[in-house]
Amino acid sequence: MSKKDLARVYEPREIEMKWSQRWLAGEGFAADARSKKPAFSMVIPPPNITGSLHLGHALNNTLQDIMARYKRMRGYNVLWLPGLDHAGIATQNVVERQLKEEGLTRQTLGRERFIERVWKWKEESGGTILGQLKRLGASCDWTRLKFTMDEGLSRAVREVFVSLFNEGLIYRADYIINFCPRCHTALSDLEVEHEERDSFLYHIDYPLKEGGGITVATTRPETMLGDMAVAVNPEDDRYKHLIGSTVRLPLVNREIPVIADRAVEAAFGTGAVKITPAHDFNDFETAKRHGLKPLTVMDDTARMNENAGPYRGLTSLEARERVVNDLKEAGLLKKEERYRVPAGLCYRCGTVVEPTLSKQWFVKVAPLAKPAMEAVREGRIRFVPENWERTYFDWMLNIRDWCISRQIWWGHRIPAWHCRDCGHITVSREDPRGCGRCKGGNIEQDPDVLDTWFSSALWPFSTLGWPEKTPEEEAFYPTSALFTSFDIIFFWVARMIMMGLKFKGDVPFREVYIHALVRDAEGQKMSKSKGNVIDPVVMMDRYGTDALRFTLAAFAAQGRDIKLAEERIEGYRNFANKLWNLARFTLMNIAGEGGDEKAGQRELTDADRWIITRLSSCIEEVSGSLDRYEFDRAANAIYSFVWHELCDWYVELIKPDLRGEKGEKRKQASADILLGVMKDTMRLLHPFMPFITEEIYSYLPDVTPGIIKEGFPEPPPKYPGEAAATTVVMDVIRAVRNIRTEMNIPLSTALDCLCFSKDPAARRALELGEAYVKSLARVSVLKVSGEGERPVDAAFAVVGGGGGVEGIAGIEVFVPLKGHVDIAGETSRLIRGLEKVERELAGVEGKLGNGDFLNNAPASVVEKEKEKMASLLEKKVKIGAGLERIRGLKG
RNA sequence: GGGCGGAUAGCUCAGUCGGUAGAGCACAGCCCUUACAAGGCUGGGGUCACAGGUUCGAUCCCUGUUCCGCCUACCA
Repeated sequence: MSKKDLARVYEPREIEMKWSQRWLAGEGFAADARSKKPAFSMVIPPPNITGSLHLGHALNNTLQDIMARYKRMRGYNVLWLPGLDHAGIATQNVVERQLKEEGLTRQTLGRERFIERVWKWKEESGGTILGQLKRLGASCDWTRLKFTMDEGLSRAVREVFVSLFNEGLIYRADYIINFCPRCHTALSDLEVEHEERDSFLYHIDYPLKEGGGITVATTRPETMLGDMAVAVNPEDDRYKHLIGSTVRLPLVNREIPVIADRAVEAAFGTGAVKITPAHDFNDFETAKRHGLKPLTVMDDTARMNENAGPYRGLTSLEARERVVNDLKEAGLLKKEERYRVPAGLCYRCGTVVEPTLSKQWFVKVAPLAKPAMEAVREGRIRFVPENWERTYFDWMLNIRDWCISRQIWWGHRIPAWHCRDCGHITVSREDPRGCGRCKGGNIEQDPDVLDTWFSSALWPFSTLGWPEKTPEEEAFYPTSALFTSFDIIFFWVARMIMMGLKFKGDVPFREVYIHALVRDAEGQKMSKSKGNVIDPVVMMDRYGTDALRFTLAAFAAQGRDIKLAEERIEGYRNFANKLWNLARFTLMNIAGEGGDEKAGQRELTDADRWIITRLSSCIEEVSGSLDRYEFDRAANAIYSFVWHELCDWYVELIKPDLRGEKGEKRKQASADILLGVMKDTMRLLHPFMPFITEEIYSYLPDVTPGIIKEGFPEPPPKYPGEAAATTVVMDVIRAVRNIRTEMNIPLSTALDCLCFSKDPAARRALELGEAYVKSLARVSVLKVSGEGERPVDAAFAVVGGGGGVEGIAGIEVFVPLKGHVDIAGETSRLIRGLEKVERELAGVEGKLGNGDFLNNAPASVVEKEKEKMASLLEKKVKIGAGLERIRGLKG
């Protein structure tokens, strides 16, 4: 027996824990910055320290891991660098929530103690996702784990900020920004999600000082308190005469002008728009065009401020209610029209954001965007699939300045100091002792921190040690590939490209693979509130990590979202089980009875040559697909090879050989081939299913331990002729099986089988494959002839030829039934077959009868059609003869 | 409004030089054949959304239409 036996049942849990521990204890995943091997490097999209593994992470990291393991096996010096993101707003929210439970706030704690508290939380429970990634099998170089708030990475942030500031690419300005009243901070445009909601379009009469009035339409009546003008289109005949007149703003009795602006659509609403520069993005722009001063009516807690007069202290919703009521009472509310309004929501907490005028820090993006677009246009960065380039260009072309200051405490504090005496702002790499201008010591650091994405943008080089010069940077920058999903192309990918080009003078990665978003079986986004979340950790518990990984890979078709249902994972768990049993079978049959593996002495059968040929194609397909990021194709190629070729056919074919029916030598040879195929298959599959393949591999004899260190299999030479011969045997087996089923003949009844073929190659194939036919079709006597008397009392089929195997003519297969032929059943079976042949024949004849086809189609296509017609005709004649015989039997 | 993607078997999807379609799951029948019932064997199932065009020939290329997603945008 084999050196060890595998457990009877496939139990992923234990196996996974075992290998996970061994891998992490070993050095297998560590990259070597001084290696002479070609480098392949990736930086992980750093998950939040607050996060836990969801399917998006699972997919993202499974694909990266497949690539990392594949490249390692192909001989690359692989760096897959892991890390975490400090997630400013999200993390601050978590800790603030904790404080609240203790009856504390960050303000009562003070900035310093609050930050200490966040660090403490980070050490204790931040980054649970790292353990989950390890469980997923992620073969990161864990010795190089980085965090965006690490000292080195923070230095990179500071270096970049100061450089950009000195170049004038970072500036501070009063500008309208999105403010989240719950998170109490400014957000960038990208951090706002848009959603339509049911609301009203309010039509409000604004009285004119000169008498009469003008009706404006608005979705946000409460902001009228900050109106600085009413705008109409200059071409609008209804209002032309009012341009330049004065409106007396209701409720607050402020006088504002009527102005003309082309941006106003005469056709919408009443054609008159109220202009609230401090609380609406468009109005802000309009006001700038007309030199109007903004008036803020909300404070930084999003409550109405002193400028809102009697409404002071109200939230915007409360204010809206009161304003609408008051307008009604004053008889100024003309109409409330049902209307879908776009709402901006904070991407972190979903609260409706308030556009507010405020003083913030910005990055001037246009000068950075230009080279970033060129890099993609010139192909120095390639998007896969490439249609995402268009999305990237669209955004980069219309890019707006990036608001980078956040009014929170957790993050990289802005390295700018305000002088209380002279007002000068000192921006410095080192903490300054005094004001850069008046040299006074009365300075205070800006209280804001930077957008988390600001540090993420530096990730591909800050993690490699920049701004220090390091061997890592030398060896691994630019990184080879970045794996991410499309929803963060703007947030992250674009910004990394800009920063990489700016500060490293080279692209941050050569290829960007954009993978799918995982949705539920109905195509809905998974979300906790919908309750349709599939938890990858639960799936790993239930079906094993390998099954989850394989499922994700098999569904990762480019350009399409993944709709995932639990049954899929179960299906691939079954595949893992199939593999397990294949391994058990292999081990049972590669008896250690002095099996010599001298390849030269092995005599290969057609079946051996067939499986080797199929394996070879499979290896080519898998490596080719992986090189093109076609994970689904690669996974499916292995699946169908293992299940439908190796298990369904090869293992069944060689069972008689393994039983020793053809002698000891053949038995050994078959076992050797099977073992060889198994070894290659495990290595081929390893990137996808690392645990089970590592386990099985460790049981195979004569392997160096650690499949991880093995190379990726090379495709062996193919044997097309012998492979074709084997498919002839398979066709005959299938034909007999079909007859057996349709004639309702139990397996226990042995059958005879007679095959006629004019083709010597076909006859030879069947003679060599006699044992296979006998074994798999349960045939006791197989006779193969070129010509002769066709049996009358038999079921009949024609196989081969036709669209089947090239160069091998049709084979007539007879199963004598000794008076038990079900004449009706057999007749209808043959007629069905005949009809099918005739249908195909009609198509082919149509083509060949068409002069245009013969003249215009390429010769090879015409030739192919002619061959097809010949074999179909042959088949038709043979089936026709079979029908005649049956009819004769009847009479 | 602009952009991108999708529409192929009951479901989920392949189909990368144009030559009348494949897989998995589900379904039906038979089978505990000593690797595996998380299995085996056999089978049924399709106007490739619709309408035009190019072509000898279109699921594939072009145009338009319908429906469905997503991204993006200053009709308040």
